[in-house]
Amino acid sequence: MEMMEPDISMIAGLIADPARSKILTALMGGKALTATELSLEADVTPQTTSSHLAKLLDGELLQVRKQGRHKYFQLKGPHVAIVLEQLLVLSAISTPKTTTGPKDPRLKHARVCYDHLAGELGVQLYDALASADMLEDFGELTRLTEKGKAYFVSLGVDFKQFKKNSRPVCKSCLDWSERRNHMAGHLGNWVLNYIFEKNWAKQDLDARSITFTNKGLTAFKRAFLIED
Amino acid sequence: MEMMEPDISMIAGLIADPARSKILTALMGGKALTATELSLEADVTPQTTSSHLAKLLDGELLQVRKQGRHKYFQLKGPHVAIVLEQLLVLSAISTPKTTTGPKDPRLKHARVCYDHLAGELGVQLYDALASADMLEDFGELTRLTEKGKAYFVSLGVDFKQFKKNSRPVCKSCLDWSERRNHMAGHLGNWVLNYIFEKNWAKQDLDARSITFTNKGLTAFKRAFLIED
DNA sequence: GTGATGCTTCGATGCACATCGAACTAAATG
DNA sequence: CATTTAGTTCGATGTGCATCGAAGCATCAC
Repeated sequence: MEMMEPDISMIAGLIADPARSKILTALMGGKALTATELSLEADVTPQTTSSHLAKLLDGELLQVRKQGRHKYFQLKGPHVAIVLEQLLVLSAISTPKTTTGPKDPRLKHARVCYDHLAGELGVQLYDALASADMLEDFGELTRLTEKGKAYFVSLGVDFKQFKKNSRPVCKSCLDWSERRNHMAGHLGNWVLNYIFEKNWAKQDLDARSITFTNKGLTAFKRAFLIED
Repeated sequence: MEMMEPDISMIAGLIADPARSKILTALMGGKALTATELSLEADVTPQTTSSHLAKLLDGELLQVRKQGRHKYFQLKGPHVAIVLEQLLVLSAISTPKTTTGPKDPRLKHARVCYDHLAGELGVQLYDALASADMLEDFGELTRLTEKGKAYFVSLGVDFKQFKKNSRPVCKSCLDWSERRNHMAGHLGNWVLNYIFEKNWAKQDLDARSITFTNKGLTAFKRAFLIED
């Protein structure tokens, strides 16, 4: 008679398999990937991958877009990315053996976390804005000040666009490698797009880490007041 | 050579088992429970429970305190609770069949989410403070105003105590049944303790839902400016 | 058309693990 | 001391499921 709360174990079970968790973390790069690309990431055969992808679709963790003979998979939404990121945080804490953060220095330096910038640069961005009084930071609690708002407007941000759906403008998000806040939400997404628009950096083939050009890096740091 | 990121699948695997997930959600009530109590919650024999608890301890999701011949288990920290809550949100979205929120009306009305108040009353509290200009709310983004700070100081909150460790004073937290923000963090915890201190309510036997006395409910609503 | 590529379905194999019964230790009770 | 209650360890059982080989469909390329 008493009805169940939503079943955590089903979704956790979907993430629990090593192959599937590799697929999911690969997709945290935000880019849509094809089944074969994911098969390589997961390190299993295409048949096995196909079965996994079917399960993930069925469990509403992924969405798919068909294009010719390719199928492009993506995380279904920000909620999914949030859960994965939180799991990464938890895992990083539980395994202190593994030196905090990825061995791959590129990933550690700058990477995409679903749709915004993470890694050392992401944290530096956050700190710089905070120390310039554009963000107010109380622990994990963050708010964009009037000054900050004005600054982003001057860069071309249209905040009216943001308000429409319920996503927060500038949500702080705990970074698993740095264990520090960085800027997520709508504004975080805007910054990432801005970086790519200006050609300051491009996303690597491994789909998560980002490489800045030399010029791009200095331009980025100047634009957002990051001091070395 | 390239070294792994922390392994999500291990932790997800711990949550993936139905018995273990029942144990974990039971512990989201914040109270420490004994092995046999958890055995009842999980609906498996004590032997099986013992094995599960060992795994959860090994995986750093739980911590245990021995007292006489009893063992009291609780979630190891806020990070664990956050992951569980986010998984609940995700599950609630993925299963729209299940009417949003628990069938049990008590759970839906007021419950403990690890160490703070959730459910309808939690959301009402949050909204009331927001509309009284004590909180500033931008989507999921929240800040305590000076006015709000002064108010809580007048109730006896010592904010200096809070600043010590890194936990946020007043973090907003997405509620899985209401899909709305409620007040978590240090301040959320303080409010919950305040409610129990004043004997406005007591925690039910099922360890998650809360029952207010009639007088307690009105006192609570008046104290925190909640209008009907 | 033929051939190649991307993805899926089917079936067989094998392993990991949740479960419980039975027997055990440890602590409280008297 | 003996008895009950709390929790554990061990071993046997069974099942769910990830994996891959082989074969089947599409779609593109020529």
